[in-house]
Amino acid sequence: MTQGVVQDKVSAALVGALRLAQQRGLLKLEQLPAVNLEAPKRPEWGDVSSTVAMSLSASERRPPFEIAQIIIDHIEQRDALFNRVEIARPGFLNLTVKRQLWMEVLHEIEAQGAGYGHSQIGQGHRVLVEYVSANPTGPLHVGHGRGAAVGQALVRLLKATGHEVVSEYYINDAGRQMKLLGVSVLARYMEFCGKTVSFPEDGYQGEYIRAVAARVKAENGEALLSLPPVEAEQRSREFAYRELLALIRQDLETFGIAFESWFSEASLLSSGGVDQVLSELKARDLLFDQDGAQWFRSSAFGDEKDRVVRKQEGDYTYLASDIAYHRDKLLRGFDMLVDVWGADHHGYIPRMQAVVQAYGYPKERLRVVLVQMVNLLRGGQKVEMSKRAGEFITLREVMDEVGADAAKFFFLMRDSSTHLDFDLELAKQQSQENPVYYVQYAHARIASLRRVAASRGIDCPLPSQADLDLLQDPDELALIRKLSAFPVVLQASAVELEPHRMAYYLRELAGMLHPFYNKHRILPPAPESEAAVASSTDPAACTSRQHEGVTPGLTAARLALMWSVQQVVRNGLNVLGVSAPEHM
RNA sequence: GCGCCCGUAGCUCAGUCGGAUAGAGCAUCAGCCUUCUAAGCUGAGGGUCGCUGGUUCGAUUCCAGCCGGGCGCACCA
Repeated sequence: MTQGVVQDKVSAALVGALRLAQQRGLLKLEQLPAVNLEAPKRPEWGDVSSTVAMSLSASERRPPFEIAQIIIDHIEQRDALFNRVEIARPGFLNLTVKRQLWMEVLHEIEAQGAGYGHSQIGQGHRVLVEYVSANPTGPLHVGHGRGAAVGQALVRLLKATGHEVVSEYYINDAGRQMKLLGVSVLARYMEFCGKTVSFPEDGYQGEYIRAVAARVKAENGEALLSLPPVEAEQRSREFAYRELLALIRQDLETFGIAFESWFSEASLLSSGGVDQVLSELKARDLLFDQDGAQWFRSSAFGDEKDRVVRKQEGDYTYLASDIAYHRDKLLRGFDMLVDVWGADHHGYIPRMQAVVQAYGYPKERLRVVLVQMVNLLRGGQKVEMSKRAGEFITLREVMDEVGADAAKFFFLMRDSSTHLDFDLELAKQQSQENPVYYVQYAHARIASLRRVAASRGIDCPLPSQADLDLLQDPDELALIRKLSAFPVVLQASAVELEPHRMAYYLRELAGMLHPFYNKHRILPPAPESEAAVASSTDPAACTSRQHEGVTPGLTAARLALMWSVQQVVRNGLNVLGVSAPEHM
């Protein structure tokens, strides 16, 4: 776990000081504390601070201020690392790191490149991330889109932190919903054939069902009418299933998402996997019969009540195959299962965790990421959707309107467990109000800058090729400090399974890049404008934007800094599955 | 009724081992384009962190109760 190249050094120095003080008998230190550093809110508090003295106060039974004093008295190479070391009120350790040390951040970015921010904290851990898993009974809607964006980001974040990850889509191709699909399509088919039929009460109402039925008719003519009803229904169901699953795959592909594994619920049933698992549970007395149904004793593992796995009429419930499915995941050797679910399923969590525990694993092995509803707006006005009437906005429509990148970024902007307002007008707007463009533009803007430099014959050096000593401005240092936080943000996003942290970070980084660009000249002024400035008789004309004295060396150093910012923006967008455009 | 989540600026939200004068974007208002992309930038106003207690040197953060909102409580998925 790294806190950043500079922070790691500072942290090590403080730990060293603690050890030294302990050897000299000044501190007891029953156990060496973790020295976590934070970025102080105010510049006068230095550029790194630590609360370690205050947290030691209780166990050392001394005022934090004294402990802080002891620590700073024992820092070796204090002058090599720090410009200023101060203690603030209760016992904050406020440190100002030597400017040269910060430049190592840029060297680190250069050395790691696309891997900057990545780590190996997940090494040796195998994770299965299951997401989307929408029933193949219709096109993906906006809610699925959010789940897809979150799931993909989690996969990327976990991979970037060294986890071995498999992404999987669980296809609910069995059970009641599939039956309803078949019945619905058949009913529409019969309508097309001129029959009057009463549409099934819980049938799927969407217009897409008619489209599927029309294709059934195009392929089969009226042949299904003469088949036994059960067979006609089955033919309709299988046809619709293939069509709709293909549609889902296409939508996901357009959204830029590919699964490494597709797992069929029906295959669990047909292979006898479900039967086998249930009889194993029965043998361990975790299953029992009551009221003509069969129950899983989930209450033995903290669920509020037991749950039916086989109904009175003999069919398995959804839970039955889910038990077998999660068992299968565990047997495949994953030591963490991540399930991305719609938030309306949250009541299902205790029962799945009961399943995990029934197999002898700690319930934490299953981590459920809940994805809340998306509120679609258009220019501030709510877009009404009624799933019942089959009127919902599809992911396809949203992608067609705002593009996959914007949609993804919006889906990831907020904590997934909170409701999301998604304004379609805003998402396709190409202005600062739109966070997607604001962040992507930071990347494109630097690309543009480099193109202009190249066209003028100015080299764009890497950090190691530039004289970074020339980066003396506080704004430059602030930017570098922000870049140094990237690995920490990435790790936290991955560990907490919260991609929105990365989205926020990128918004903040872009929010520093744009002002910097506006305030500081990077390339020397173009020859024409130089002439214009020289001919200006009004000195006030130049005060709003200072051209500063951009020497070739400073240009080179700033270009190297810009290169680093661009690399970090790209790495961050990449982990969210959003593209980093060169032109906009 | 029970359970889970949430309540932070006008709006949408960050703030996760408890730390300093609580942050950002949008909106509002006042400014900035002979320039490396104004797809941008500068500045201003705006807060009893739902309420009340408790723990603590210190609480937006932890605990309890209350108020308000969302969701769930199927032999549906």
